[in-house]
Amino acid sequence: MKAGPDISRIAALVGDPARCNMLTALMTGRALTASELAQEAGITPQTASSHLAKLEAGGLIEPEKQGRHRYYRLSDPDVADVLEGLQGIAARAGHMRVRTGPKDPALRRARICYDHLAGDLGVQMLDSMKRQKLVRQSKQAIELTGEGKRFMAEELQIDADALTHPRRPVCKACLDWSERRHHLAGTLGAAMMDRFTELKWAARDSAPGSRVVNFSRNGEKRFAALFGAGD
Amino acid sequence: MKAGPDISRIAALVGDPARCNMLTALMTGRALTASELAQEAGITPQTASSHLAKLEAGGLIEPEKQGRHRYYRLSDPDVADVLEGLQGIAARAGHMRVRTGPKDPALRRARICYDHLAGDLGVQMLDSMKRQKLVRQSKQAIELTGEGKRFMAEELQIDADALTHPRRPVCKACLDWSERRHHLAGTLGAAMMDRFTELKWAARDSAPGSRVVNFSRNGEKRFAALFGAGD
DNA sequence: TCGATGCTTCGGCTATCATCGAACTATGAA
DNA sequence: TTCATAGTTCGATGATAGCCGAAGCATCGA
Repeated sequence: MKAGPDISRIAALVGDPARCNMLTALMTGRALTASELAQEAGITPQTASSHLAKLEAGGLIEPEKQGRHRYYRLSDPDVADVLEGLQGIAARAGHMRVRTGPKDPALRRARICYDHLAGDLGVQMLDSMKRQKLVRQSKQAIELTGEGKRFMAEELQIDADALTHPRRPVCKACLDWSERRHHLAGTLGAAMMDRFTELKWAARDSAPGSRVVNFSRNGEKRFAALFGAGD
Repeated sequence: MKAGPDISRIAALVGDPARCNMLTALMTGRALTASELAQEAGITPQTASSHLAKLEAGGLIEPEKQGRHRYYRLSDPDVADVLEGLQGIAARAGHMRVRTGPKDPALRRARICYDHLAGDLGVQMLDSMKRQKLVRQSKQAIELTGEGKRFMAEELQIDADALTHPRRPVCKACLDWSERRHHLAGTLGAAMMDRFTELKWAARDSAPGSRVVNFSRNGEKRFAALFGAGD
C-alpha cells in the first residue's frame, strides 16, 4: 500500500543493462536516433524500440521526430543527475564493469564519444584550441573564432561554415567521463574526427562495438604539432 | 564495451518493488530489523532475507548485529539522496501509486511512519510542541525540555525518563514525505502514538498494511486542545 | 511509382528471479 | 535443558520480461 512516487518502476527501467547503456549514452546531452541507441546497447532495433517505448512512458527520455529518424534525449537534467548519483554509489561499492580488461588504458587515452574524440587526447585538444584562441568558451557554449575558421581551413581542410546543422550546434562542450573535464563535441568535433580518420592519423579499434581510437605513430606526431600540450 | 561504474546492477536492486519498499522504509534514517523490513515490504522473512543479502552485497545497506536481531540501515546518505532523486522523477512523470485511491487525502492527514505519527497532524504536533517549548530543536537533534517532561507526565501519563533506549533516540526529527517538513520520531514519538491509541483518540486503519490513522471525533478535539494550530 | 531505410508491432522462445514451504542455525529466556 | 524467536539456506514453482525473426508502416530519394 504505501503512498508516494513509485520509485521502483523508474529504477527498474534503469535496472536493465540494455536500457542503462542507452541512458548513459544519452548522458552527454546529445540526442541520438533509435538505431544508434540500439547499437550502443548491443541489441537489435526491434528490442531497442520496445525499450525506448518503455523509457518514454516512464518519462526518462523524450522523442523528437525528424524525418524518418527518431531522436531521443534525456527528458530532464535531473535524470542525468540521478544517473550520476547511481554511478557514484556503484563506484564506491566497487562495482565497475570488469569486461573492459587490458584495453582500459587505451580507452582512457582516446575513444569515440558517439562521433567525436574523447578521453585524454580529446580533452587535451580542446584545451589547446582554447589556448590558441581558436574557440571561445562562455559557460556551456563554445564558439569558433575567426582565427579558428582559418585554422580549420588551412590545417585540416574543414569548411566551418558548411557545418551548420538544424539540430546540432557546431561546437559543444561534452563532459568527459574519464577525465571529468570537457572535450569538443558538435558538428565540428565530428568533422575533425572524420578528418583524423581520413588522414589515417587515427582509426577506431577493429573490435566490434569498441570505442577505442588508435592513433598511428605519424598521426600522434601531427596531432601533437597542432594540439600539443606545450602549445 | 564501455567502461565506468555499473549502474544497472544498482538500479536493478532498487527496481524490485519489495526491495524498494525496504529502502524507502529506511529513508527515515532509522535502522530496522529484518523482520520489520519484511513486514514493511509485505513478504515472508525468507524472501526478505534473500533481498537483504542482495542489497548488502550491492552496498546499499549495512547490517549491524544486536543480539538475535539484525538491524539494517542505509549505508550512506548518498543512497538516500539518489532515492529522493528517483522520487522526484517518478513524481514528475505522474507515476504515483494508484492503488491508494480515495484514501490518499486521509493518508496525507495522518498516517503511521513505522510506529509514530506522520502526515499533516504529525507535522502540526511537532510545530506546536516547539511553540510550547516542550522540545528544543538544534539541527537534526531534538531534545525534550523540563517543561516537556512535565507536560508528558501530566497530560499523557508518559514517563519520559523510561523512554531511553540503547539504539534509538528519545526524540528525532523525521522528514515527512507529504508535508516536506519534520515530524517527531524516536521512542517519544512512538510512545505518544501508543497513548493516542490507548486513549482511543486514534486507531490505525483496519485494512491490512494500511498506514492510515483515523482520529475519532473526540480524539481530534483532545488532540487539537494539546497541539492545536493556534496554541 | 518504386525501392531503400528507419522504426514499430506481433508472436513465440527462453532465462531470470521473486516467492514461499520446509528444514536448519543461533541467540535468548525459563 | 527445553522452548521460543530471529534469521538463514535450500529446492521447487511460476510469472515476468528481455530477446529476436518476420512482417508491417512511414518517410525519403529517384
